[in-house]
Order: sequence, then structure tokens, then C-alpha cells
Amino acid sequence: MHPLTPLITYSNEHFSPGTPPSHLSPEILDPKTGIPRTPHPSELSPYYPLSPGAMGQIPHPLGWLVPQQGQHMYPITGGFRHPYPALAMNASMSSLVSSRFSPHIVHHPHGLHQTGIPHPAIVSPAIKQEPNGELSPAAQAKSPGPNKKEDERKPHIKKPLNAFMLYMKEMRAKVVAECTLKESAAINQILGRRWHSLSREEQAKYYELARKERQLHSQLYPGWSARDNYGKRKKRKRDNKTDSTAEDFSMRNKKPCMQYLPQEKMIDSPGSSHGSMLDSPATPSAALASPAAPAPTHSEQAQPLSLTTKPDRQHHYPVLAKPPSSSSSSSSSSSPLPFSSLHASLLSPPSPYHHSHHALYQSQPLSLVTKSAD
DNA sequence: GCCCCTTTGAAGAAC
DNA sequence: GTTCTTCAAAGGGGC
Repeated sequence: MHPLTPLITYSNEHFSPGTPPSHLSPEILDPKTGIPRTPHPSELSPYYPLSPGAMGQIPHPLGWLVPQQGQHMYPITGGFRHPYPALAMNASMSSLVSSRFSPHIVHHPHGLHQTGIPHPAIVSPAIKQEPNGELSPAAQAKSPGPNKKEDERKPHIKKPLNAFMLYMKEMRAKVVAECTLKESAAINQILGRRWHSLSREEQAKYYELARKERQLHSQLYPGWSARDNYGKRKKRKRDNKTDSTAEDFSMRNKKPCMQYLPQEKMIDSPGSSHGSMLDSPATPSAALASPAAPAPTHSEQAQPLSLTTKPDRQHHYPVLAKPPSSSSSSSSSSSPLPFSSLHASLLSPPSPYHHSHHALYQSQPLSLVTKSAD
């Protein structure tokens, strides 16, 4: 049984493109109009199926995502962690999500909900601060921007995890166990390939979870914007990624995973690795498509034949996913390369689903993935 | 101790 | 409208 199964009570029939499931429709609660209907947390997300009274008795619905470390979706750095405390919201949540106040106002200074329980998405300003909540001198010195004071007061509300991140959280432990790898960069490479090897149905589950997560996040923090977190990290350089390909990384691995490494060793010549898998009829069965992850377009299905190298890491929309406005862009830079020289079983975890269409994607050779010349 | 690496996806900024 | 950038998680490694 798939670990998600207990959480996913909805079926794929909810994934009619363009028509979000009714239980996810904005009419559940419109923060702007303040429609009075109080959504039960279970309506908002599979992460919130519990009644408040059940808190503390029933494991966190996302426990499967973080079974190994007992962590939670949005850990509160600074010591206190709680399993998605939004679960505790019922009436308070209603008032919270309907509030027009910004999250900074809604939430208590230290990331506490009105319930007194911090939401896991909130990382209080105590991030890298002293336990008492005051910024350490170092943190103060490093606080970017002129609004240090304001920044101190603002709880750090993290971005909701996307589908792949949810998948990573679940699968990381498995990969680590199988490969004895610990370097996250290497693990993530494996997970990235596994992600592509997932069946549509399996990916759809994660997309749906991620979508609900986003929806709930937006309802919990109506005023939150991803931009709020800009600058929280030091600007990361992207240029180096060009040179640091997976191939390089795999060579650096001191503890190679035999289960996955061979596939990379099989990559000898990019030019000789195209074709065989492309014979698979790309079953667009695409009927299965979540609103967040519509079926691929014709151009996308045709693209795997392209020999163009992966220009960059952006917008690599998976089989299910398609950018909202990428009808044209999807045909160029974002199509993964076929990786026909590898057997799917080497890349994929055992899965009952292996649509041929996936085969086009699951075999993306990281060693062949290069960024376009600058 | 901080940042990089590495992955995909979402969102915002920039053009 | 398209492209680019940043941040989500994770933990070893480098400086």
C-alpha cells in the first residue's frame, strides 16, 4: 500500500482539469468576501483530518513524510515543534483564515496561533536567534535589509512544500537506507529521478497534497507572499550548477549507492542513448490530470525526442505538471531528455504503474543534463 | 558557523 | 508573455 493511501481519500476523478474539486473550491472560504462557511480542517487538507480533541492522540497526518526524524512540515526553529498545529483549529481557524489581517498581525509574535500553538509553517524570528527570542548579535549583524526591527517581529512563515518536496520528505529515509548515502545532494538526485519514474497517479497524489497544502497555507496566512521570504537566505549563486553536474557529483560520492550508481555508469555517450525508449507510445491517457497538473500537451510529448540539452533547472514540469501559462514555453527548454540507455527498473522503485509515457521522463540522464552555454 | 550542493515546483520579479 | 530568481527540505562537505 502506498504510504499516501491512508491520507488520500479522494480519487483521481477529482482531477478534472480546470475544475478544482468542490471541496477545494475557494467557496469554502473566501478570505476576501468572508463567506461565513466554516471549513472543517479536513476539507482543507488531508493533513488536517482531526478534530481538535484528537490532537496529541493521533499521529500527525504527515507523519509518513517525516517518519525518521519526527519532524514536521514546518518545524519551528528555536526549540518548539509541533505537528502542524493548524490541526487544532476549528472555529479559531475560521476566524483566522477569514481575517483580513496579515499573518504578522494574525499571529503572535513568536509564531503562535490564536490557539497558542505555533503553526509549523511559522518559523519565529527566533530562527538562528537566542532561545529567548532575541536576535543574537551575529544574527542581528546578518539581518539583511534596513527593516531589521520589522524583520525581528515577523515570524518566518515558510513556503508550503511543493509536490516534490513532499515526495522527498517521504522517500528520503528510504533512499538513505538503501544507499547508505547521507549527502543530501546525492540523495536528491536519486529522488529527482525517482520522481520522474513515478506513475501519474502517484505523482498526482503529491500534487494534490501540495495543492491542498498551498491552499491551506494561503488561508492560514492570507497576506503572506513568497516574497516575504526573499532575502532570508543569502543569495545563492546559480552559475556553478552548470559545472557541478550530477555526473561530477556522483564521482565525488564516497559512498556510492550500488542500486543507483550503475545507471549513471551506463551513460557513456549521449549520442548513443537516444531512441529506444522513445518507441514507447506515450500514452497520454492524460485524462488523468489534476488542476495543478494538467495533462501534457502534444508538444511536450513530442519533445522528448529533442536532443537539446537541458538548458537550465527551471520549469521542468513533470508529466503531470504544466505551468499555468506555458503552452508555448513548454515546448522548448523544459522538456527532459530521454534516457533510453537506462533500464527503467534501474531508475524506478518497484511500482505497479509504469506508463510508457513516463518512460520518456524517468530516464532523464543527469549526466547528460547540461545547461545551455551561456 | 555559514554556505554550497542537488533536486522539482511555486511564486514573484524582471524583461 | 516569457524568462529569471528565490525558496522550500536535507545533511554532508568545504571554507
